Amino acid sequence: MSNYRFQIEQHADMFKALGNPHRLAMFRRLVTCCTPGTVCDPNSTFRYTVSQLGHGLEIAPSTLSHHLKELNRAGLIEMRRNGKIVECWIEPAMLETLRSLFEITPNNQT
Amino acid sequence: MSNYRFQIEQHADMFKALGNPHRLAMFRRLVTCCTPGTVCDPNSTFRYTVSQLGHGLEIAPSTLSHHLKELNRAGLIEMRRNGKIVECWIEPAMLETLRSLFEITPNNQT
DNA sequence: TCTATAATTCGACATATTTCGAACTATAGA
DNA sequence: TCTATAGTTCGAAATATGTCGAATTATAGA
Repeated sequence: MSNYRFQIEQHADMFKALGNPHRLAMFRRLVTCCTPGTVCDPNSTFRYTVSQLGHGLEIAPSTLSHHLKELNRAGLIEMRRNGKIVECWIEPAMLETLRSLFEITPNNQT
Repeated sequence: MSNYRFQIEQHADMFKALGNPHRLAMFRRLVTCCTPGTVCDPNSTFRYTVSQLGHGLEIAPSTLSHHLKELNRAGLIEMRRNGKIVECWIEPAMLETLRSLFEITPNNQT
């Protein structure tokens, strides 16, 4: 079953989070298997610290923190403290869910 | 080349448009090849009129119009007047662009 | 031409978002 | 324990968004 209205609201919430240019830039940085000079593994994503994600965006640390919290709340990114820093990454399964919303399918909704 | 900042802002604008539950519901209705009782063609999308898209959403006509204008402005939907009604549909190429933003790739940005 | 239907524009208002600086917490290392 | 680094929380201010009703435009058909 899984309530259609609820699903729509949940997905809208994800897109709203991606609807800010700063947040989208950080998200896109995370949708990455490797960076120049690292070993590439196409089945997992790269990990960045909070301040690495904010690099180049010219926003205050408090704003940066607010945006990442928002991405995390929407279920778009994972975060875990590791000593002094906080690591951020993306779960590939979440990407597949998002891609599926842009696949043309027969319409069987209400 | 194609300015990275500009691209991000353009894409963020699309996601912002999808970030409203009413707009996402209408967009999803359009990401459809057929409805029950119609002939299915997986390579093109179904066309709806403005009021068909608003059906079931319980919003004023002015709000409906505002939302569709927003989706159109962001480049997510096409609209054309056909007599008394306005037809709305989606271009499949646009869907492919959006899907690609959720594919894991090597990072070569700034 | 008159009318009904479909959709848009405009102005107003309530609510949400983005951003910042200041103050705070967490951790590692000297 | 003290200090520096990394990140978060809080409150405030400016701006943007979602929504409506009333008025308007576009079209087809009687």
